[in-house]
Amino acid sequence: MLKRVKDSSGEAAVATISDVADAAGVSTATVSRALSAPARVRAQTRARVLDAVKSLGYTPNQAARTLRAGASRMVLVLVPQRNSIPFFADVLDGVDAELSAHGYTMIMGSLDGPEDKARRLADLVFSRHVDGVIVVTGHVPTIDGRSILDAGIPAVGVCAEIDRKGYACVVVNDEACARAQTDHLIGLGHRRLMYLAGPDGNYNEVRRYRGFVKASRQAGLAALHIARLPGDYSLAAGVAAGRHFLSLAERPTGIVCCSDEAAIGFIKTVTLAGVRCPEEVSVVGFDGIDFADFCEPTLTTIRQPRAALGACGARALLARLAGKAAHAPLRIVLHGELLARASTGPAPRRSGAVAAVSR
Amino acid sequence: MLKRVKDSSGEAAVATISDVADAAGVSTATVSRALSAPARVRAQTRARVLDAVKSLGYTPNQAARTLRAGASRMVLVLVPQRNSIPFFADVLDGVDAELSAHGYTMIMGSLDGPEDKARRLADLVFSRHVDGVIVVTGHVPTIDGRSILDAGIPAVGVCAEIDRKGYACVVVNDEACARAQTDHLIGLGHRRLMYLAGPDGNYNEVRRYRGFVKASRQAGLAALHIARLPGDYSLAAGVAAGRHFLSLAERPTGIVCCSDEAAIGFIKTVTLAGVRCPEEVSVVGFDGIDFADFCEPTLTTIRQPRAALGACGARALLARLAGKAAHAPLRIVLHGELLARASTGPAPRRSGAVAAVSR
DNA sequence: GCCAGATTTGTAATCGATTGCAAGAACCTA
DNA sequence: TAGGTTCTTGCAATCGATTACAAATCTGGC
Repeated sequence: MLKRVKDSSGEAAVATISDVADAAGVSTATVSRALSAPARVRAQTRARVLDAVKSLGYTPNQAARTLRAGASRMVLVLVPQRNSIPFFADVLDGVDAELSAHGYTMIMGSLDGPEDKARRLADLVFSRHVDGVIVVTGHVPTIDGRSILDAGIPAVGVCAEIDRKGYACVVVNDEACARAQTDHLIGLGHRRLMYLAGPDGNYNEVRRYRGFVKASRQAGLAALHIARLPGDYSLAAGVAAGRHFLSLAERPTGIVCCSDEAAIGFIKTVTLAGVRCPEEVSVVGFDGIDFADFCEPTLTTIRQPRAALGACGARALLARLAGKAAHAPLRIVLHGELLARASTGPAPRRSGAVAAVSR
Repeated sequence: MLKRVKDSSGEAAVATISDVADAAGVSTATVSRALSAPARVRAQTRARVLDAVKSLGYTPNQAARTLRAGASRMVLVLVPQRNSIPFFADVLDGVDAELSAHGYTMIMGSLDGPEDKARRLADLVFSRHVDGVIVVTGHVPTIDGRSILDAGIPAVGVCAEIDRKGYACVVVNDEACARAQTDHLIGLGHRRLMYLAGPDGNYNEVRRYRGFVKASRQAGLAALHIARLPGDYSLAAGVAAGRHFLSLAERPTGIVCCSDEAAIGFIKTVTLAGVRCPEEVSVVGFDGIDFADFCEPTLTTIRQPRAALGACGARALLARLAGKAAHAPLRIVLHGELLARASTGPAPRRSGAVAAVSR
């Protein structure tokens, strides 16, 4: 049980360094040194101080410490959308583990709410409440015409580059991964492809679509046989894409998705309508979330090193916080990996005619 | 672009209230009042101050403010496990939305890492870095013999009660929900049931198992036909349970699960081995996560009001932070809802004999 | 026994914002 | 015009911890 000093009003008050100093019969300076530079205090004095600390349950006030030291050992992590997206959650786990291991605490904020919320997150930066920022999205919020990058504290991009020069980032080889998705389908004989996109202009979306288009062109597929459907990485986007697919007279046989959720939503929607996967349509996801191995059929996808993305980003930021920015690389590229599972298979025969035409 | 005051060393420094006061030709007191109590400052003066604030890009230093005010407007949310569990992520979204709407910032911490990490989270409380705590688990961490509840700041339990008297909580009617799961299966004619449990002693687990047992007894099922398998809410636990199921000579026909992940892992494992769901085995999940509607077959489950749990918990804490604890109820019970979907169906004929015996 | 140097401790300034108190200005009433 | 309000503003203390500087004490060597 925590003992407390009673203040004049009789209410329970929290012990301060002065209380400890009084209890140990020393000055506050000695208490401070006994805790942060034990070698500079006589062993006997130190013992008295530590006794007092223990019996009063003293913990240094963080605000006072931050004010004096000019550093809070807190890091803000900005994510574009709700926490509940499994992909980001895994990235955050990576960030958190790395920051924790170095004595930092992570504050997470999503930018999807009202502007008021984004403003408060930005204020965490401007008010020096955090020492650094990790941006899990290319877009850095601008509030009242000021970008949080203007606050002049270290920032690192994860999953996407920060849209301003000079900031470090940790990304995956999006374009190559999308090529791998596409080539996988083409290798299975698919000639009529559809690309289920992420949000327009999104950093990863742009690169993945580029990879998809390049791979398609390289295989000699005519533009006619490459469709692109808008989306936003969500299950709902997959469902909408599935509905659209069902309404088509000539259906594509291979679907390249920008996320696992979209792929799963798509597959569920079309199989409910009687389309068999992978016999009639093959689907490749992107991310490699846990559920991708538990849906039906199990999802062929790109496994992103989710926790590693977060951990590397955290390390890059920690290097900058320690003033070692010069030695750290500005851009780290991690690699995704194709996991071939049950949602992809040989192209159905009937589309052979079309393939012949497109040659 | 943010203008900055240059300090003597030539480095960029952040504008302080004194810089603003100098620029506007007033005292720091007037600046402070112009920002927090506009009515107490002459309009003309206020305009000069606001101009200076804008051109210097001034934001009040959070540490100084916290130190002076004795409150940080930050709340710590403790979750038992990794962020990536969808159920908790949704609860956190609810908490975050509500706190944000009232000017508070959420710090999230999971207790699954090394003890060092839990210690730092506890220090956030003891060092007065946060004004309140939301505990999304019954178990409050004790570090060096001190519980964070000893710090004397408001705390609220979400999803489970706090294991000490006098703290508010927001929970669901676990026992009744488990009865609903069980009764649903019994109503479909199932007589041989298996319960896939959560962690031993877990607040929700204990209540759900109680509900399962009561419903089973009430239906006259002999203890012989009620099995309980250990688990921990995870996909992996579901897989393990599935393997065990497959090894049984006499298999149960109805499975009551403590989480959707466990249910999904179970179904995937047994269907891969050729057991048909729901024809041969019916499975009920718990939680109602998004993926429960996208697995195959879609999962019959209990929908927990996830975001509402978080939001109510946040509101309860806010009431306490505002000193209105007296008017707020100590215990709020929200209700789960059975969603009957495709993973449950009539008990297979073959088990009829067993049912007859158990009457 | 005395001095140089090392060790230990205390004094007081400091970080930046808020606020009680009081002074000065402006305005009103008789 | 005197006396009383009300409004506006500044001075200076305060929150709690850290740290530069100085003072006090101790150590060892001659």
